[in-house]
Amino acid sequence: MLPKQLSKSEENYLKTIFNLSDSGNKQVSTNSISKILNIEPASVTDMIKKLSKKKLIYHEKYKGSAISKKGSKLAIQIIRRHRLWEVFLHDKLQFKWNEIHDIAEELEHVSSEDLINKLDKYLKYPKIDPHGDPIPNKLGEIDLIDKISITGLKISERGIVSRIIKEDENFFSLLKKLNIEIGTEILIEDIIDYDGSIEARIENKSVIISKNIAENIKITKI
Amino acid sequence: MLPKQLSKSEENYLKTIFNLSDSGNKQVSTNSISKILNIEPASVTDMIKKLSKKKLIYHEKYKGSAISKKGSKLAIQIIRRHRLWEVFLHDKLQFKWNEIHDIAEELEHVSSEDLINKLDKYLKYPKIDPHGDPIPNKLGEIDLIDKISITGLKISERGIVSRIIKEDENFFSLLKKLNIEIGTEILIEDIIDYDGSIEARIENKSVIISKNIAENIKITKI
DNA sequence: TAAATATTTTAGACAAACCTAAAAAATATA
DNA sequence: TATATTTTTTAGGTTTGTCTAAAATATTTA
Repeated sequence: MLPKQLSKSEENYLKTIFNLSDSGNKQVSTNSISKILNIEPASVTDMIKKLSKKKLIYHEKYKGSAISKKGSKLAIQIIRRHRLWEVFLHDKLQFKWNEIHDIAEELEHVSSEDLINKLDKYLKYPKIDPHGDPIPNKLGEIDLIDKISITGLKISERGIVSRIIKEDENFFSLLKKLNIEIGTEILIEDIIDYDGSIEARIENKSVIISKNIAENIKITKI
Repeated sequence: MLPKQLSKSEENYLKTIFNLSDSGNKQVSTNSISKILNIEPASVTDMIKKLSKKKLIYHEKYKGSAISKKGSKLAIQIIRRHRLWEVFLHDKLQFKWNEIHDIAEELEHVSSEDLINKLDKYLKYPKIDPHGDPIPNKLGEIDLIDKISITGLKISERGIVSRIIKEDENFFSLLKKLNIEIGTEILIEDIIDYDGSIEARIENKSVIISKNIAENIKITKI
């Protein structure tokens, strides 16, 4: 029988579980899903049951959820759609890189495969989206460019920002204040023992970046 | 207060009522809406109540519905989105003109105004969509190119197909069989008294077109 | 114009996707 | 390890948008 289309909600849960599970490698807690989606844990439990019944995830009561192979495949296709639309919005429609996420969040649920493949072709099969995230191809294969974070650099080392992991407005506006975007060069001037904050030179100005933020910014060492 | 976003369903009803009402000029029956949307009349009544309460339509029990000014404005914006996406799908992604409707039907509900205006700009502010239908501008203004139908031609007159009104797969495949698309030249050879059918010459072949179909194909006289 | 037929509305039900409050289980802490 | 805290689930409720069956109204036709 046909793998009946998922609802927008189901797609959002699946994508979230896939992401939280580190591409399918970890168990995911109900609470963590609840926090990302801004939906009460009780409701998350409901949807977990639903996705379990469809064999898109495995769930053990009170323990957590793991995504299945079938679930991963679908999640990757949703991520593919999201990232391709982001390329379109950024490269063709000239949206700023921090404006594209929310719109792509809507567009990703328009599920014509034909549409996505034609869009892919039109965009010339891009490998990464404007945040530096890799775009799965038609078959769901992803170029794993496993970059290090800013926290992976030592004092006096340099890197070029290649990928921004978090996607929320607050994070983006912070990055804007710090003058950080894809391609920005960063020099580590000091690492503060107390809490792991990093003092870095960006466009000739010294800034302090908290450890948490630094972990969410991937770079290429130079 | 903000004119709270309409749901996908509400948008579909509003668009349907606008279209059936001949751009706001006629009353629309509950049954006609039911038929277009493939939703039971009882459910249509429910939604009519909802849209009435929001003052998007006026409704008189057992009489019918008329779209309000506010409703028209919204409907026109939905139609604008639909037609701009159709241009994108056809001109940029190379979809055939009969494949674009269903996908545009989904895309039209992604309601970022910024997105639509940037798309409009990217497409160079097109005036008509691939079916020949006029595209409302940002302000909701529509170039009224009120063309005549095939039925408006007399024997031995000629026209160029400029607009296809119906948008369903059956109609499209029929047109394909008849070799009719935007730009096709048609010569009226005979009009059959019995039922108003039209015998026409298209690409050097004579075909019979029923009155009903002929009414849904607009042309420019030549 | 009265009866038959159509259309439209009301009433009551259901699934999807959420919610709150309370119970159950797991985990942390004293 | 017993108790307190946190996490997860269950139970029951709500809204949205649909349905079917039956009642009310309008229209057609005999």
